Amino acid sequence: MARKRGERVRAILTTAAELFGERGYGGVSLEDVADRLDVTKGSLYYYFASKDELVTAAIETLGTDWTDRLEALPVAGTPTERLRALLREHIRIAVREYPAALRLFLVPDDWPEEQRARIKALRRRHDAVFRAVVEEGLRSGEFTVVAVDPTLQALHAAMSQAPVWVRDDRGIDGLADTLMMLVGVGPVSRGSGA
Amino acid sequence: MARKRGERVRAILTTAAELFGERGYGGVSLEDVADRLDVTKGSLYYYFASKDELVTAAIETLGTDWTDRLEALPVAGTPTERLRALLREHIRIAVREYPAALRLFLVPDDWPEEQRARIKALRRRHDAVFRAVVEEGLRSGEFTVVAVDPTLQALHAAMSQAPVWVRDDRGIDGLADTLMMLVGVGPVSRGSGA
DNA sequence: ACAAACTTTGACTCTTGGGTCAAGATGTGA
DNA sequence: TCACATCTTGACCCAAGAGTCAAAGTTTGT
Repeated sequence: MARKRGERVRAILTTAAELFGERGYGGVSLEDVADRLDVTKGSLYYYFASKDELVTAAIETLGTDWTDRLEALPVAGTPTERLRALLREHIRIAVREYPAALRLFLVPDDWPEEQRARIKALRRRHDAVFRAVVEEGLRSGEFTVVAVDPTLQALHAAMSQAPVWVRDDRGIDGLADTLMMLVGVGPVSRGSGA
Repeated sequence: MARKRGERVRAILTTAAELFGERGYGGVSLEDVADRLDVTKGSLYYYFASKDELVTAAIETLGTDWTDRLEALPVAGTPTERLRALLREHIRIAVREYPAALRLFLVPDDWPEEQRARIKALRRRHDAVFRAVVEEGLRSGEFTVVAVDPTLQALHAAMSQAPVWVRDDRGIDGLADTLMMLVGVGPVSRGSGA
C-alpha cells in the first residue's frame, strides 16, 4: 500500500535529517542511518538510489515542511505582530524540532549544481515569507531598515543558529524581541548615527 | 631551523582550515589536504599525530588569529564608532579571508569534550571583545537592547554567515549598518512596542 | 490457500581513508 | 667532505563505507 510506503520513506528521511544534521554529510554512513532505524543498509537502497539522493530528499522534505508551517500562520494583525509571530514560530521549530538544521542546510560548496539549485529554491520560498511581512511593515511605516536584504539575511542567520544557545521559551521570546530591533522596533529607540 | 618548521606548520593549518571549512570534517581526507599542499599524506603525519589533532589545531590557530586582530583595533572613539568598526572588520575578515569559517567552527555534537572545551574557550574570548563594547554603549546610553546575550548571539550569527551572501565592500558596510540596529542605533528609529 | 507484489536481509565487492614505517632525500654544521 | 638531524616519500596494513544482489520473509488480493 502506498500509505505504508509513504510513512516508511518519511521515517527514513526524518532520521536521516537528524543524523546528517548532527554530524554532517561526510560524518554519517548509511549504516548509521540504518542502525538508528533498526534496519539494514540494503533496505535504504530499496527506497533511495544513493546517499546523495537520500540527503537531498531529507533536506527538501524538512525545508518544505518548515515553510509550510510558517505560511500557515494567521495573516491577521499588524506587521509588527505578524513578524514577531513568524520569528517566534521559526525559532520554536528550530529549537524544538530541528536543532541540527543549520548543519543540514550548510551544504558543501562542491555539490552538484542540481542539488544546490533545489536547496536554493527552498531558501527563496522561505525568504519570501519574511520578506513580505517586512516590506508591508516598511510601507506602513512601522518598520525602519538600512536595507531589506541584509536585514532578512541577519534575521535568518540568527534564527538558524538559535538552537546553539537557546533552550527554553524565555530564550525564544528574548531572541525574537531582540531580532525585532533589526526592523527598528525596540523597547526604546533613539534616532542617531548612520 | 625552528622558523622553517613554523612556516610549514602554518601552511598546513591554513590549507586544512580551508578544506575542512569547504566540505566539513568528514568530507575531507588527509590526502585531500596533502594534495593541495603538493606533498604526500605521510608528510602530514610528521607534523600532526592524527586527523583530529590537525583539525583542532587548525580551528585554534584560525580562531586565535581572528580574535587577535579584532583586539588590535584602536580603542578610541564612541561605542557606536567602535562597534561599527568591530563589525566591519569581523565581516571583512570573514568574507575575504575565512569564507568557510562557519563550517569549520560548526563542530559535530559528538566530539570529545576536550576539543569542544578548547573551541568554547576561543568563542568566549571572541565574544568578550564585542561584549565589552556593547556594555560600554549601554552604560553611556548610546545603545539600547532587549537583553545583552541574544544581541551578541544575533550579531555573531549574522557575521558568521556573511560570506554566504556578502561579496563586496558595499555589502560589508550594509550588513554592519544593519547590525547596528540590534543595539538601537539606526538610520531613523521610532520608540514603540516590545 | 496461493500466487504475485512488496520489503528486508546479509553476505559480497570494491574503493577510500586513517595510520605506520623503513628507506631515501635534503639540509646543516664543522 | 663527512656525520647528524630534519624532512619526505611511497608502499603497505586494516577498517569502514558505498553500492549490489539473490534469496528469504512478509503482505495483499482473490
